[in-house]
Amino acid sequence: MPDTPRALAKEPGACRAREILDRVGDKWSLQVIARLGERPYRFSELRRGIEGISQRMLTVTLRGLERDGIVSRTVTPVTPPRVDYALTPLGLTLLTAVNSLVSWAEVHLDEIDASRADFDRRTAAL
Amino acid sequence: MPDTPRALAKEPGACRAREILDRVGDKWSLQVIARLGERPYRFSELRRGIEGISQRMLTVTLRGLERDGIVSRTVTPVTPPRVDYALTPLGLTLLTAVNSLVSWAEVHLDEIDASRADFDRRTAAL
DNA sequence: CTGTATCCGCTGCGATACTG
DNA sequence: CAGTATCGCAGCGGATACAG
Repeated sequence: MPDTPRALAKEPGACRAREILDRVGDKWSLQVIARLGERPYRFSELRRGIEGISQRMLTVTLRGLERDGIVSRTVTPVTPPRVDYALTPLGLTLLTAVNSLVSWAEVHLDEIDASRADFDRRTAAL
Repeated sequence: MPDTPRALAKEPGACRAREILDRVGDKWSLQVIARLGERPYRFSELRRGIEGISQRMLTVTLRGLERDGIVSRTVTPVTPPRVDYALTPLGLTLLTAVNSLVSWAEVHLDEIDASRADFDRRTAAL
């Protein structure tokens, strides 16, 4: 295995919400989920469709999502080998939840950019 | 400033959704937002309320959220100094979006745990 | 009380090379 | 085509010490 998928520090009572964000909040998971929300993809298709992702990180990301039952992995033993990835039913429900966050981002991006510019201007004046 | 808040690599057409996840997906932002969703808090109250956060990271996290216009910072110049943090209206709308993700996590945590256990058992059998 | 400055270890992740 | 193995570094974030 290239890397350990994730080191989850099982905090007792602490907010379990972190775990889901660890899953969805890393660098690539969201984009992978979004892609697979459209339709199933093969490995290379996915790689080409996601700008800038390395082979390694696509593998690691897919493994993590597969482990959590969010994507399914279907191997067709032909030559050359063919592997298809798709969202599971669980993955679909996650897609919905994630989309509300994405929508939020799209709606408020200008507002955030403005706020940042403001803040930076104010703190630059020291 | 202890650290630069975040290095945002302004990718041209690429998914802007990453930016919001960079904001909300880091180690502490979510918990801070959740807390402030209940009521305004003072710095030390927040620190005590969030298990395991260091002073440094609370400061860094709050600065980032303030910069994005998600939390407000109100200084009362008394001795000892008093600083109150609260969600802005923008922050409140984010809280709503984030909550749908948190709900999802709560609902599906068992399912995910089971899937992980399954996966780990299968891959352990090599 | 509310920060800020510095040091530093750990891990995410890209680059590269190799296998079935 | 679809991975896996290894190396290397940048940056997140913890510990600690200081300051207004």
